[in-house]
Amino acid sequence: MFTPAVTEPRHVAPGRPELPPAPGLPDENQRVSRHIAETLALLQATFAPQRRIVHAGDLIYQTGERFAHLYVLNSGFFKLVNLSFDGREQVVGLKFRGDWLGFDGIAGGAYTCDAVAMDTGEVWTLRYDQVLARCAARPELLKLLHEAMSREISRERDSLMSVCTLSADARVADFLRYWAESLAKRGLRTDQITLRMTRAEIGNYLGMTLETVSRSLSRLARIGMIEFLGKGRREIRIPRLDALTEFVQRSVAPAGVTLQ
Amino acid sequence: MFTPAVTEPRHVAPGRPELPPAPGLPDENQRVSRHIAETLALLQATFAPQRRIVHAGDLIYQTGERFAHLYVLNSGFFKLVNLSFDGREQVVGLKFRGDWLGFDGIAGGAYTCDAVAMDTGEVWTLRYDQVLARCAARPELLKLLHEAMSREISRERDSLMSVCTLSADARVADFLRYWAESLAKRGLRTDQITLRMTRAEIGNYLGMTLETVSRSLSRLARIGMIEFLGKGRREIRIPRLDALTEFVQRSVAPAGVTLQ
DNA sequence: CGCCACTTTGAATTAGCTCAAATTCCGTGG
DNA sequence: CCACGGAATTTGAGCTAATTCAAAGTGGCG
Repeated sequence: MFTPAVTEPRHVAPGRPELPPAPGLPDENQRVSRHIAETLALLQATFAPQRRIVHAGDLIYQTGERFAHLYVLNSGFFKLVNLSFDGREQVVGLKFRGDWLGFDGIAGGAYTCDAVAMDTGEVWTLRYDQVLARCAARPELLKLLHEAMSREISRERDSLMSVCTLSADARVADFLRYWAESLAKRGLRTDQITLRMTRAEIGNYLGMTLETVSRSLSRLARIGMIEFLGKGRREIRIPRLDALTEFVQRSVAPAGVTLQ
Repeated sequence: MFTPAVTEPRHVAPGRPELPPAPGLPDENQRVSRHIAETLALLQATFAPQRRIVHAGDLIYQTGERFAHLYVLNSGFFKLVNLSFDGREQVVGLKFRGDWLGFDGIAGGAYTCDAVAMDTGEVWTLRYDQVLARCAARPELLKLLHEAMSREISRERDSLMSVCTLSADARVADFLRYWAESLAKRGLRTDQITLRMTRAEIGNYLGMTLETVSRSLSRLARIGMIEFLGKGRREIRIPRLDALTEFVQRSVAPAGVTLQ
């Protein structure tokens, strides 16, 4: 399915800069974790934001609702669901502690997706006009805001790439890797993770059916990439996170292709 | 392939707000066109930015390059190509006059994709630190910036939804609709458009092979949704833009499903 | 004019979908 | 405490949309 994007010879071969270090390294995770904690502390100090406890299924905001607030997640797990006006629903993003919600509403004055809690959590509400006002005086706050938006843009591109270039098994593996990595960056244990989503939700997010998700998970378990814990097959152990990454990469370069 | 994102009953049925008016209306297009012109004028006046003429294949920036600039497109057609470090390439965005480039670099201090010109065009270069500095004094400039980032986020979600929920034919139709609409919003003619991309590039962007793109285009032509002009089947006439939209929606609700 | 990249189309293959059935799990109420 | 019912999951079998592989056609450009 993978079609090279650029057919003419790349004219950049000589000058391509070194890529930044791959994410997922322990110290990188620590850095992110600290960064999130500092961000939340700063927001807390600057805004003393309204805190709201949400439960699974609660809506933070919904499509078409007038935009006025940004939200920052202090805890919990959230999904963003796009609705097209012909009735399609699409999970377009997953959000965790430290993430911002609501950027999609800025441009059009109304939110363009539903933000739904997938578990109990705490959401901080910030008035956008207030955020802007405080940003004027505090460049470090504006920096935070822009970084969050920038990260969201990059992350969504990665999602698109995953959906467009990976097989079903690799997509599921990549999803698990992403989920575990997101936990790791927030200082949570990753050897034993609880999927907060049904197979149907995962399938929707990854562009495949729930049966395919189930089969892929079974296959990943069979080859030892994951183990099911507990009884309801929502608890998963990932013995070696880097093995998942390797699995994704192997599935991209099928034959005995050795690079370099 | 479409899996509902939310399986439990939505608890939002009563209060769901009206969706904003569908895009693509003539006056909406005019509004956007004017907005783009004003934006460019403002940037011109504020920054007197360095202008650079680019040609097909030129790189504006590339993955891993240190972030320092944002770019605004005055003319031309551009693609954003994500590179994964296992060698996959993915077209993750298309950019036109008035669009900004480079947001992806803010978070990590380095760009995370390649920005490539697909045709001759003019790019304005803005130093990010300068943008921030001027934003402090001019709220309207900051508003522009945030709206551009927000639009990019929403647009990418739409891409993901398209790839995840539509058949190959519908995806190609939706791509043509998006392209034509983007031209319309910039005051360009849309009855007769020139695809700046090869079938391979389109296929990469849409998550399908070049052969499938070719077949889909042939089918769309056979049923009269498009016509090929010229000889080298890059020139396309779209007799009725709204027919394309209908085609996409029909393909989503296959049987004689009448809503309401 | 001839090469090379792009495109189209066909034929065979396959990954993932659809449909179906069995199983497990969990909350609820008796 | 246990029985029950609905939701989620798994697995199988057959099917289909899209892929892969192949070949031929076309056009632009040096």
